[in-house]
Amino acid sequence: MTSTSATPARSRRNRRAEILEAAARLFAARGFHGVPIEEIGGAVGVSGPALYRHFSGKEALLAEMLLDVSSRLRESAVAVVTSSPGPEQSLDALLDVQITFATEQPALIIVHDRELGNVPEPHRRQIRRLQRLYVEEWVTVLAELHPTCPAARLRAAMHAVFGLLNSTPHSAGELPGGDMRPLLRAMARAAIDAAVNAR
Amino acid sequence: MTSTSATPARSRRNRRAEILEAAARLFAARGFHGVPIEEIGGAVGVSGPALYRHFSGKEALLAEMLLDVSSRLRESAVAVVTSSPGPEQSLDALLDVQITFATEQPALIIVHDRELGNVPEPHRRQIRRLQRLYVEEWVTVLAELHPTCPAARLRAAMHAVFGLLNSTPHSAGELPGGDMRPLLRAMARAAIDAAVNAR
DNA sequence: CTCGAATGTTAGCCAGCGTTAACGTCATCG
DNA sequence: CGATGACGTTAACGCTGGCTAACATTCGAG
Repeated sequence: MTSTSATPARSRRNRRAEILEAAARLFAARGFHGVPIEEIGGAVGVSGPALYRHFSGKEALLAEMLLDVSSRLRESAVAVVTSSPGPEQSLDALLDVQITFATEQPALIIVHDRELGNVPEPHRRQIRRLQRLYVEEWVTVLAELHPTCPAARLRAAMHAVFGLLNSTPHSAGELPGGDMRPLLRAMARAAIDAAVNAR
Repeated sequence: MTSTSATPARSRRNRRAEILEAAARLFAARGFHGVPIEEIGGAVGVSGPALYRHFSGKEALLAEMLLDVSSRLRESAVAVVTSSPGPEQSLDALLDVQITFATEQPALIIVHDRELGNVPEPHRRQIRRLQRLYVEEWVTVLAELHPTCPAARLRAAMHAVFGLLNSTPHSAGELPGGDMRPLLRAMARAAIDAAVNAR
């Protein structure tokens, strides 16, 4: 606002984003503690402590990564639910959101549900909260569709469904890309229906 | 054989097994690299390098743990399939094996599909082989039930189902213990059926 | 042109941790 | 009753790795 400068700095591309991306891939493959900071730098062409120009430390990098993922997921969920005419369409759209994310950002998904324990306490609570809100988005929709089903059961079922959908990274390359999405969608739908139609 | 001694050594209980159990719990919670060897010892009442009386190193400990899990899983699968009258009963029994394991040994399940990358090469191949054989046990049964379904699709579907079943540890305590098993079973069955009855 | 912010680099400090060494203690067995 | 071997302990070594410090370089703004 104060200055009329066009593009402030931005050396080559967005270094920050580049780093986060590379770190996600590495953390997914070998775990937070298994990846030296030197290697994260190396993956984006800079070496070692250059990261400290962008993040205050390794844990801060992880925190920002998880915060970004969980808030993006939640935002998508909220957006999609509020713009759907009814719960049935909401559920379809939520499935789409999760499947798209899981198939297109496998590394982020892996890190997202493995490395929360390594985030220092200030941010950990916040990330957990966003994750909880995301789950509740699903639970609310399901509760509308099946009012007699206890919420605890819906929550448990949803965790299982997330496990199913997030398994994609592990079975990478098993199936041609285009076939994976409909398969996951069909399996998830069936699993949900089975869960709510308790015997 | 050569000596008639009754019980050779065994100080208090089986230390080895005790260590493996504690290590599994710790690795599941904070990852292989996140757990100092000192802490593993501490969890069983001994401190630090005492582990080297039982294992040749930290990685060897992990290797033995994963080897044990994957061979036990495979053995159970083979036993259960060969003793079933037909594929339908085999599938039921396989579900039972996996659900029992996932709900009763959550720590082992977590470590089993996260930490393979930290096992040094001699054993890694062997563990991968056992895991593959375990999956093939399922695929074979499913192929008998649905001969027209391509094997690649069955494999992909099974990975998703494992993701569903192995999600139990994450949703621990959501539901009273007795309700979890039938829920998982119903969801897994439905997901499998949906996968093989492709549109 | 010059100043300063952004962004890197290399060298080095220090803690954590896997591993080894050297040593103690029992129980078992010949 | 010694000798042996299973099982622990503490001390120390050495490497790895996160983080800081001190020092370039580039570039837009005044």
